[in-house]
Amino acid sequence: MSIQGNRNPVRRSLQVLRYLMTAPDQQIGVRALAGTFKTAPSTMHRVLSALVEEELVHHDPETGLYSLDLEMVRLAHLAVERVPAQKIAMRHLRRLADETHETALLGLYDRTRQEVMFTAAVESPQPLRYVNLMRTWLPLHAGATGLAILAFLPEAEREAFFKKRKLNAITDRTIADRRKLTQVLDRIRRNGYACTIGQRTPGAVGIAAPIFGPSGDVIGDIIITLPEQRFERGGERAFAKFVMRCANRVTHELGGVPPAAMEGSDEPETRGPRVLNGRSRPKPRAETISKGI
Amino acid sequence: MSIQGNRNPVRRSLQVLRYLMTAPDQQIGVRALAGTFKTAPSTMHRVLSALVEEELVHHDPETGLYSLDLEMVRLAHLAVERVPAQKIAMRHLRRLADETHETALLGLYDRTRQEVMFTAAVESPQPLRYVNLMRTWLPLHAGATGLAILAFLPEAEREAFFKKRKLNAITDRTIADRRKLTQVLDRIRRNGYACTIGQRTPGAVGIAAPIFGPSGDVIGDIIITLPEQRFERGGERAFAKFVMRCANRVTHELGGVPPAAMEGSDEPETRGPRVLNGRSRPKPRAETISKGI
DNA sequence: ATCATTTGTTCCGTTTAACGGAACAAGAGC
DNA sequence: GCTCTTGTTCCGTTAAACGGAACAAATGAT
Repeated sequence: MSIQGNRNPVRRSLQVLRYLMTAPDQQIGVRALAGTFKTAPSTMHRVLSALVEEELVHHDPETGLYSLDLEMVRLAHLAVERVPAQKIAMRHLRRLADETHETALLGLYDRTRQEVMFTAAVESPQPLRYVNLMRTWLPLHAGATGLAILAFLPEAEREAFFKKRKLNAITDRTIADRRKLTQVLDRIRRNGYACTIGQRTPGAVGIAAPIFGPSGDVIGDIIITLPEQRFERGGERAFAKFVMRCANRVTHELGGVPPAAMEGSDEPETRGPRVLNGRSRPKPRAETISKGI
Repeated sequence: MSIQGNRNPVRRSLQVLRYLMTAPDQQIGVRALAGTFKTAPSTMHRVLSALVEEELVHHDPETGLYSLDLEMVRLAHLAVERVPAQKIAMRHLRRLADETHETALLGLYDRTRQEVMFTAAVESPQPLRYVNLMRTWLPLHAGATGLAILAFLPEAEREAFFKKRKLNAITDRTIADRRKLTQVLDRIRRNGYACTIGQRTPGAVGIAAPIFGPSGDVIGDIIITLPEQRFERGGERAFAKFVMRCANRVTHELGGVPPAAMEGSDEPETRGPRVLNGRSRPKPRAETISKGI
């Protein structure tokens, strides 16, 4: 990794931890790890000892091998439950899947990475369905999930995206031309949702609507996906209406504020907690945050 | 934390990461963190920078605050899915809950910690039910979950447990006397399951049977819990039979080997994959490990 | 509007932990 | 028996971690 003299103890310890969370092998030896990280066994041994003392890594005294500790798994669960949108969305996703009979997903946007990830899903009850790539970073420019976010990004941020990323054609239906893409994004903004066919996965239709955080920025979106065979052009608006309603509900419950253009485009629930004054919104809960998780 | 001169950069960085995964606040500032860890702000700033560079922590450029990164959540999910018993057990738990109409749980044992934790649950369909403490370390000496493990631990390990831990009475029905407890454990070993009432949670009945790893050691157990009102003495054996069958199935599918005394105590499934020779077992899969996770 | 206090951040001389090579004990395979 | 492997310990050298002070920017109170 470095010719010489480039140490960085804490970063490497974190890299080792990450490795143990993702590596194909459940358990691994000191020398093997030292090999992959290009350090002396003695060094790796010290790093592992620190991880063991912090109870993040388990050391089998018999075989001498190292693996992730159950405690780390416990912490991992806590981390997952920390995402406010996640917990809230789950219930609404169930309902959406119920209404549409198609797979409903939550996509979360990472502003630093400029990518999206599916973090929750309720699968379609129908036998033929796509199983989506959960917890994998996906690009913004291909597929409804990404486009619904890209369209509602602040001007400057979208500009930054176009400057940094190039529009790889993932399938033959991916929009790789910026001018064309800009037009599509305009339409998405007007409609309030994105609908794409086979831009990322051949044969897969996606319909997505954005959800907003308390700061007014897009933080992710709600998506349904279905096989192209089951999709008829006429059905788009009906599906989209369900998806948007679901996304709006999540936004509201999150204490999020949608952009002015979308205000009142959908009336709130008649059942359940009702806002007395049409203009007032539930105030953001203290523990709800705008960025990061 | 230390009077002077006690540094440990890598361990502290791990502690900070752990803190960010568990702390009540979703986002936090440099000086606040420096305060809780008793370091200079400049030091904490350096630590956080390392965590940010590793993409485990998110830094909001506007507010300057730090929080867990979505990437960490992604890794966390991967870590959770790494536990082999977890994935396997889920399906069997669903079936057990279906058969008994009670809440079914998976408990995983940590040998180093000498404690047990619920990591998966399928809830009873009935309205009155206990919601169990998921992902919390629980003691071995109180309640069916712990006892079913304690009973099947190797002699030496159980001895070590008694030496280190003292038997706190959690409820008035907790067995705090070692002689009494030893007798109870003997009976559990003979029966193949543990059945307790209110030893850890007042009014809660637990019925648990151990599951074994490829090395032949207990790695956890399968449990059902139900309210005392719904429990009639006569039903114990019937429930226990279901629980043991579920636990045995998980053990087998894990490539685990039960102790000799339990061999053939329960015939394998008639439907589904069938072992041709009664004595042969499916050989452990390569990725299945014995300890650690 | 102005001052005072807060925030996160940078810099730097001193301190100390990280580094890797070599030597170690223990176990597996032949 | 030997040999190759494993994880581990030791130690002199070296570079990273440390905290205090000074910083700019944002916030809150006056």
